[in-house]
Amino acid sequence: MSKKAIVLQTTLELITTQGINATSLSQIIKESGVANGTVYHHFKNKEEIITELYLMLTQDFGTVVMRNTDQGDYKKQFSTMWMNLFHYFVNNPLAFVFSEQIARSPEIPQSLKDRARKYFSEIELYFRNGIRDKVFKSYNTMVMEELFFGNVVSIVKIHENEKVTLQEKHLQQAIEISWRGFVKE
Amino acid sequence: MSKKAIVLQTTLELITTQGINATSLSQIIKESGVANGTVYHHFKNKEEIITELYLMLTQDFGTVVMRNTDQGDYKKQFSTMWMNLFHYFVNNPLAFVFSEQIARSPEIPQSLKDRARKYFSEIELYFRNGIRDKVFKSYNTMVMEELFFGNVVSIVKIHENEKVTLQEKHLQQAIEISWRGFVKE
Amino acid sequence: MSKKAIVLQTTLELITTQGINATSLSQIIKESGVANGTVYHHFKNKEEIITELYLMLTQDFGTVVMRNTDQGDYKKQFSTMWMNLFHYFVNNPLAFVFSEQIARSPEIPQSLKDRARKYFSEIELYFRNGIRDKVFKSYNTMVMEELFFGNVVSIVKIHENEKVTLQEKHLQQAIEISWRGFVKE
Amino acid sequence: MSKKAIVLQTTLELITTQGINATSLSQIIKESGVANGTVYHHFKNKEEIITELYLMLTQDFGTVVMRNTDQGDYKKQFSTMWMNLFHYFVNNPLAFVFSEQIARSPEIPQSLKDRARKYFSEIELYFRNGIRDKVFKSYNTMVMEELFFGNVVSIVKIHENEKVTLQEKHLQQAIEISWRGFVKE
DNA sequence: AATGAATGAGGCTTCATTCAT
DNA sequence: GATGAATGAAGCCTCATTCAT
Repeated sequence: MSKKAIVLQTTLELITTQGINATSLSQIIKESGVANGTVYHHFKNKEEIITELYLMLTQDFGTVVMRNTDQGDYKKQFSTMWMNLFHYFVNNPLAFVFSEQIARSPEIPQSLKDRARKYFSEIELYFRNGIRDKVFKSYNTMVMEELFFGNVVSIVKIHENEKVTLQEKHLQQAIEISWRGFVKE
Repeated sequence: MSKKAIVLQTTLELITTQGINATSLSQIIKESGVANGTVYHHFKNKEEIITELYLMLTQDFGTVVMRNTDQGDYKKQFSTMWMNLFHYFVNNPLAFVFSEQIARSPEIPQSLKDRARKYFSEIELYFRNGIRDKVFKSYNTMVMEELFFGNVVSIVKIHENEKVTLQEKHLQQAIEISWRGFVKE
Repeated sequence: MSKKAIVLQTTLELITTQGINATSLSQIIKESGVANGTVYHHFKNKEEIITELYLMLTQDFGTVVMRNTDQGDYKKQFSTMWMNLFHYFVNNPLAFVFSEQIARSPEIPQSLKDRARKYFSEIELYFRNGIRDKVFKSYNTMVMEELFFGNVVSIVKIHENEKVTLQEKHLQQAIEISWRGFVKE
Repeated sequence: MSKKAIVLQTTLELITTQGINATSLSQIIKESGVANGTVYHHFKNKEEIITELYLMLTQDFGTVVMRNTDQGDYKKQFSTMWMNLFHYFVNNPLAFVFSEQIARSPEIPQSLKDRARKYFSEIELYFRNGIRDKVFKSYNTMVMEELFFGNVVSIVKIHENEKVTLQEKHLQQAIEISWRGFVKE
């Protein structure tokens, strides 16, 4: 694992725990066991660490969601996408917290969020095609993505916080509800 | 205007513009034209400025909402409360931003939010009585307050952002929709 | 002696010994026995210390040179000015080094030098009047000032470096030579 | 052009623009597009870059000045030397600035200046012979060199700054004046 | 009530240099 | 010959806070 990767990972851990502002560079340096200058060899400044982390994770999301979605009808694909994201979040708690708390906070400037849109192009295409093929209502695609993410997030939260264990059928129900929100008819 | 009031006002302006974290004491001091020590004469530390500001504004909300609500039936009172809050927000943009962005953020600790509950006692009483008198559904009163605030906030946002000017009848509609959400049957 | 004065004095000592660039803030802090923040309470940044020092000393020069010059003819005044500066430099070795090494270096930006011109207004007036009254050749006054300063500086250097002690008559000779450079005929 | 030469050239450009102190190694590295380690492969440390640059340029001066001076009498040789240096400076503005601003500054230690004396041995010999042959007054040869350089520098400055274009006859005049300063009688 | 001098910990960043490849 | 990762000391500056007046 390269020093750069270590810094990114450490930063992810720290800011998901304490927030961006509460996380100082010296803390990142101390925690990652890397030298002062090493951080600045890889990143222009503190902000660039956050930026890179954000883009990295956002790209992850985009890629993960569309894995194995090249077959089946819209419904089947939707289900796959949903489960992809769900499992990703369940298996990567830090990415989940980051997506929930950091990615939406005002610390991430809008310009950066815009730059990251490209990683959602495939997802966007899926929804746009669905609208074109009269499968989905003609919502704004960005809104659809947000709703889709939001649904998964809600279930992940239940999965994490509730004492009751989620069963497979609960997930199927959640997917069903989510799907119904988009389809025509 | 006392020095203390100046500090509070300046702080309000700064944190609604930049957020709590981005606002330093030195900035408050510089902006308010008050001496260093004067701030510490009136406030124990930086946190106490925020605390006092929060309590002040929260008390404002509570008082404002219940103004002139001692007459009429529940519906009439509801309408008055709604309009009270609406006009307060429209006339105090900083209070609006504060209520929206700061008051809900994690920078305000839960303990402080709890302390501020007392200022909502009258509002809470209104809803509790309504439930007792079978006018309202028996929701949790905190939830009811949140919904009530949320409704007003939504309309204020429309008022602020939309190019279309809100007409009196639109407000009446909004109040009607809000009211329907609470009442039995 | 105020902390601010201590910082200025220490800075003067350090930069005349080592140059501006070789003098770090931490050194100034350590040497002056003042706290980090104290420096920044009095000065906006490192540059402002230099600026203030430069203006302070430059004002000194201007004032010192013109002391007791309100009587006598041009020649008598010239002699007084010359001796004033000579004694000032002899009694304030740091000011002398500063004037020689620092004040002319490119570390002092032209803009600052321009700002300091005002402190030489009396000296300039002396020369301008002399020209008007046909006592002096009509040189550029800035050039005249430079020459005047340069002459004194040369003698101070001899005074400092030579093994031979300067006698009163040597000074009178120097003044005489200096004076001849300016006068008509 | 070798990497080493690129580093030297870049350094020359940077320090003539900003001064030695203001020029950091990182800047040289960034600007020259050469790797970090490559610089240290060719130079022991930052100082050595300056040293090498200084010696290189100084050697240039020495060589250039004496080009085509093996024929003619002292006067003819003097004229050739003068024009050699003049054209070199005119065609190598960076070398000119370096010679003027850097080479004389205290950043170049005396020890280095002494080491570079050897490159002036031919020039020195010219003047020493001239003294021996009773052509020149018996000044100190180093002083003579300084004066010679200074004269050329002055004219180059006029050439660069003045709006009036220098004509051949002006150069001849300058050489004449310069020459007269040295010769006996 | 009000002031502003004084503090020192801690923040981010730049720097010259070393080392393994 | 060339590269770039890695280092840590040192630089400048901001911050919240305390204290004497």
